[in-house]
Amino acid sequence: MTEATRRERLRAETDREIRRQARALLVEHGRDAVTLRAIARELGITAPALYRYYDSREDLLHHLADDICTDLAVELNAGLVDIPPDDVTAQVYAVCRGFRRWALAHPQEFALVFASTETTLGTCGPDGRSQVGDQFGRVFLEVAGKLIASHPMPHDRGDRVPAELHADLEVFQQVLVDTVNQRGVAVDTGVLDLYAVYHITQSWVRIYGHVALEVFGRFPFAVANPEPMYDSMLAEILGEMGFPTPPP
Amino acid sequence: MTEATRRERLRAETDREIRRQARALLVEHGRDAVTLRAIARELGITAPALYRYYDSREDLLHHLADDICTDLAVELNAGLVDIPPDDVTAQVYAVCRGFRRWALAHPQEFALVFASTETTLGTCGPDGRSQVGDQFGRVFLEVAGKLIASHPMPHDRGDRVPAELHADLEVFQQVLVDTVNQRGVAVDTGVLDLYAVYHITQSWVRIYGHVALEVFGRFPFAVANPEPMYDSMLAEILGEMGFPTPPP
DNA sequence: GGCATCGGTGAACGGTGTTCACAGAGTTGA
DNA sequence: TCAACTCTGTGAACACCGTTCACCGATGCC
Repeated sequence: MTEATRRERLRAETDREIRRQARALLVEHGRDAVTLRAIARELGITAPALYRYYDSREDLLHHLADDICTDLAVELNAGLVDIPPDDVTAQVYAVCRGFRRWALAHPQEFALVFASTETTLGTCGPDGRSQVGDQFGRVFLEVAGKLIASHPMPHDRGDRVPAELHADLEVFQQVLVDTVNQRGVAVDTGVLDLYAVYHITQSWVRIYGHVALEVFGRFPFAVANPEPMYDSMLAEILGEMGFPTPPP
Repeated sequence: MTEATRRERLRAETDREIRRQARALLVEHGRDAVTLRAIARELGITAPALYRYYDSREDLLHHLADDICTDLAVELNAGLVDIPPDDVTAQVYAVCRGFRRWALAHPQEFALVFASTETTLGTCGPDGRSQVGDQFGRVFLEVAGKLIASHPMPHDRGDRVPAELHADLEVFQQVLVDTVNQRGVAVDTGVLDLYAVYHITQSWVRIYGHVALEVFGRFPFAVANPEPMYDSMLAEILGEMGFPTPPP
């Protein structure tokens, strides 16, 4: 059964260990502490050996970012298992709160994945291939998709979104519909008007904005109690989509 | 008149040159390229000499961040001079668009100032003293303040914001009122209800969120035309505050 | 003028990413 | 079985980096 040769197994194990130690260094001492030599030291090998696994430090950081996205997706999905499948509102709360909780608990990872310029973390983003937040984005998209599928949109309000945005939003609309369909729920493009797509985009702007501001401490005043502010924002977002505000 | 001694003048000149070169390195090659030795090399001096001016590399980066905030404030203010003083809506557009334009043109500076964790850029943020975005924040606060002073708020809607937020928002409320008063416009705390303060906070969340997402390329889909999306968001924000939507 | 202070130097220490020739173990095929 | 080959790791080396320290010359002050 185990087709893998001995060498392949050892290699895979070493690779996992490299990422594990790199991750630990990132968490405990920040991005600049993720050093090839430090990683090698922890593994009891020498730094050049790491080049058998990654092209460069930057390459390693890139793979690390991918790992982080995957783990975040797993964590967000795990927080979803106790929610009744038909209570989409509760699912939205769970995912959004999970995202904030994770970001605050893992600020270094958050900064690496969600606040890195192209020059400091290779080419990524949704322009070309291999977008960093791919695995992670899927979680959000799925919940957003379910939200749509479960809820009849008020009615056609496409004319409320500026014409210049139509092209972009239609792309995202297709992504959303595809994501939902991929989960087995058959949905037509028609149920998701452009204004809803626009609103989802704006929701991501607000969720990301709040979390990043909190992680980086850039609110314009000292917020002693950010959690109810976040919850209030979520309630507002859901309210604008026609959902009632549930308890925490 | 020139009280400064020769040594002091030379010192000030060297200091300016240090920051200038550090800034150039940051802009052109990113944060990691801001190296004491590289700066010294450009100035024709040796690296240890820089320790006569800054305690460490981190200290220099911190001062650099302050400079950037000041410059950004100057730039935003400069974009305000051509706007009629009574057209507050136009002022809001000018400042918000200026912020986005600056961030996109200076991604490295934006990342340093607005997306740095405490461990990577010393202690800052609105918790203790010397908040990084102080100079910059003032510009936004001023415009927001004018917006309020010039516009009668609908009416008391303080009950629409959750009780847990009242304490935090009251602090910000006072900051806003003080900022406006400091500009000569006498304003009472009464004209600015808590819901308006909450809305201003949310506006900052959205503005920051959109700009950061765009700078870091983390929108969930490839946005080919982000500018109208930003403008549309601004119009929405202003609309929710009871302002009409003006042309660009 | 004497003297303290300030700004800059050069050497040094320990750290970094990266390259390269080399060695040893694992694998493969005749 | 054993030679050939591939893969993983090594050690030395290069060019950088932040930081410390003793030293030195010019500047400024009494």
